[in-house]
Amino acid sequence: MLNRIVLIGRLTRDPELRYTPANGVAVASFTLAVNRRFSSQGGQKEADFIPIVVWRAQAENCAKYLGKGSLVAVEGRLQIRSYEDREGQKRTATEVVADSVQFLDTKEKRSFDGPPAFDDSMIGEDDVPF
Amino acid sequence: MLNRIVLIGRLTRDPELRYTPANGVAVASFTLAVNRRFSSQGGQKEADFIPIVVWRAQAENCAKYLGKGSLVAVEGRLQIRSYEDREGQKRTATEVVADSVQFLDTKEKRSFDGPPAFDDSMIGEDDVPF
Amino acid sequence: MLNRIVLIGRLTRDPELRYTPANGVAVASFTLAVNRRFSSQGGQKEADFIPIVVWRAQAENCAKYLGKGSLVAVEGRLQIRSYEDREGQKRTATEVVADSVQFLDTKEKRSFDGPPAFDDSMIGEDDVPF
Amino acid sequence: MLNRIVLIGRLTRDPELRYTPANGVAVASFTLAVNRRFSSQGGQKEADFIPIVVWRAQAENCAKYLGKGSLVAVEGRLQIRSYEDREGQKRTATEVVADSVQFLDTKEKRSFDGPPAFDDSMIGEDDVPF
DNA sequence: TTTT
DNA sequence: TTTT
Repeated sequence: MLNRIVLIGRLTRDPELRYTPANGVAVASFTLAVNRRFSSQGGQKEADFIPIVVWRAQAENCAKYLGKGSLVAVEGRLQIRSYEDREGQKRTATEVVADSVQFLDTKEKRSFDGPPAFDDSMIGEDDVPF
Repeated sequence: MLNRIVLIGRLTRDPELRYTPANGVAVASFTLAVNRRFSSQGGQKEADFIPIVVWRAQAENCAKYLGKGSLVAVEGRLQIRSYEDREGQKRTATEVVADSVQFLDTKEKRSFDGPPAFDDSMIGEDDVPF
Repeated sequence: MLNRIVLIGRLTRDPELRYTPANGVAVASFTLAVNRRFSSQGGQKEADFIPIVVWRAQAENCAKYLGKGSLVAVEGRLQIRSYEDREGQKRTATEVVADSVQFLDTKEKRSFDGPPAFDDSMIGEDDVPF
Repeated sequence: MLNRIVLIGRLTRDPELRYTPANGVAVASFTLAVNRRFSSQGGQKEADFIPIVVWRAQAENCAKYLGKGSLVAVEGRLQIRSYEDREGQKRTATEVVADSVQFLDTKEKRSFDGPPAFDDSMIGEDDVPF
């Protein structure tokens, strides 16, 4: 079933890079501020603050080339997980799992140029060579 | 800034229809079960349960023509609001605000104009073979 | 750079299945009739007839389970190729290269795993009312 | 039925602005070069050149603030029209009709800031005030 | 906790 | 006819 989201916005802070304990797979996470086009009250600045998660090679590229304020386009799917907090309360965690993150400004600490090069980790399990 | 999501899934229960106290504007809400394509563990059935909100005429159509189990396509934007719960804790509410809801099955209680049946007029004269 | 399209529509005829001469890779092609929501003239039925191309395993599934009139959701990218016709004229060929094709009606000759029927396991425990 | 496309790319030349003879409605058109992520042959630079059409207030903003090379995000629908050329041959015209065009670089001849302000022409015919 |  |  279809679940596809496209966002353009700016990072509210530098990405955090971690590695899964079990397999050492890279994960980056950050929050995207996506301004709403039409604010409800004329004056007020309104934005949605959307948690993003990226895996593997892209995670490392994000950590390397993005920082607070970077403008990016994110393509992915919306994921809503449930869990219990320490008090045993049912909570829900929302995040966008990115398939791709595109860097849209160049003003940064990078000589990087466009989307990260293709590498094997980007091949899905079912992705047969041509 | 861009914030666009497209979902296909089934309602987990009948939509709820309400009206805003101030202006009497119709709002419908329901939860969409969107199955993930590739379950992480092979066997397990996995889905995201995504809260949807629809306004005005569409809200009333949803209430009228959709029920638990209905298959729909939703197009809209992801909205994340912050609020405080009764204990003064910061919480976050996620929902997709739908611009359009399309009805994808016909088995229901409706004569409504969902996906039109296929008929020959849909074949363009210009529909040349590739 | 981003190029993403999502379509819902019906096949104007049965898909055509072929194999690349060089490698024997499966390709299916068909045309999707996508009705426009708001017809310009009130009365007239209007649709876009969009050529779709699918590769590999999905191509074979499309050939097997889809036919004229089938309702599908297509996700992919818009591709515009230039070529010269027999008279040496520059032409342009438009098609959507599908990453995924989802089968949205069940009335067909298939036991295939299109949109799963709704069952209670799809209601999350955490599916708290709004 | 659903028809939604999101593109990020650069203008191949300055937009052309015209007005419909009948009603004087503004239309801008330009071509977007959208680079493909993975070139088929490693080396070759590959892009799709996608004709874009924008109406009304947005058309005038595009003409004012965009030029050859500008980076934009376009959201809209894919439209395929048929017509006969002068020789009476059936041809097909492809274009993306933009609902919104977002300006993604600032290096240009503009002090402009983000998406065009809301004005009445952006209200769809069926867009009831709240 | 929020970005330009 | 194609953009960085």
